[in-house]
Amino acid sequence: MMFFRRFLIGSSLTLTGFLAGSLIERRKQEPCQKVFPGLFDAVYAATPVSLPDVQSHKNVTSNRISQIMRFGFPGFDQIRSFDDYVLSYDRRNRVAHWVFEHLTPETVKHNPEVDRAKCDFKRDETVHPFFRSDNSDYKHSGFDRGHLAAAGNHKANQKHCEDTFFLSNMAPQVGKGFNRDAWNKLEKYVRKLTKKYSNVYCCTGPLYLPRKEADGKMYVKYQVLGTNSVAVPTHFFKVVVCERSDGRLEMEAYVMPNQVINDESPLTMFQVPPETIERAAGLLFFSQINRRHLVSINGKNV
DNA sequence: TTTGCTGT
Repeated sequence: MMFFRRFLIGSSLTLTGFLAGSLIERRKQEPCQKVFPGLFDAVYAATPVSLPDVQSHKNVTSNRISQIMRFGFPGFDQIRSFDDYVLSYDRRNRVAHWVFEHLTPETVKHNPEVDRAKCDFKRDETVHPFFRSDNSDYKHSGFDRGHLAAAGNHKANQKHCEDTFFLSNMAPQVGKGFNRDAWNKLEKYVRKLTKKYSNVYCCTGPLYLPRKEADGKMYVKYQVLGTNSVAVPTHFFKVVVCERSDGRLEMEAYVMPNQVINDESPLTMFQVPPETIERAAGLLFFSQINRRHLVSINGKNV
């Protein structure tokens, strides 16, 4: 494997190297492909298997996954499931397409035995070396390793918290003024929704939005970090669905630019129609929702 | 409080 890594880094990518890499990847993916499109089977195959009792863990996990994904998958590229969240990985950009969480008063409840400081940012060994990011990519980059599934949403259980520290759940985020401020405020707001609603479903991900350049044409331009060329998203989105006690659903959708944001800006300033995000990201959110149950979008009745 | 960084 080291040979291929050096091959990639040290010289230009030739057809031979590409084919060799493809074969390795195909071999690794085969068990998953065989059972596809059995959705939960595919999720099983992506589950890390270094666990003492794999079979019972599978059952517990798959029950939880079906809860989290109750209203449908936004897309099906490179699905990976963890004990308390689900992720779709973008191998080209080395950042997830989306992560999905199900928050309840119980799952966000503070457990004094859970210590975030004991968690380390770690590379996701389940991602092929060609396509995974590493801590070195972020070091001295000027960007934070920003959680997509927030650690603060998984404070009830130490392993759940640690699962959010895989680099597959990270994206390069502007630190001061964004990740540690406006974006953090949005994450706290979503957590707080569990005080009012018994079920909160949250989908989070990056966007790479076009922008008009000096020549008047539209271009998608974004920085990449380190030897693995980890993409720096131009924006991040969050789409949230809250279930009321009467079973009715309320949806909110936000897009924030990955830049310093004025601390005075209210969160409502970043609300957008969810279909705007769907078109920009190539995803469909909450497609399994019965639209008759959806009563409001961004606070406006529908 | 929660979000992270750098350097030893």
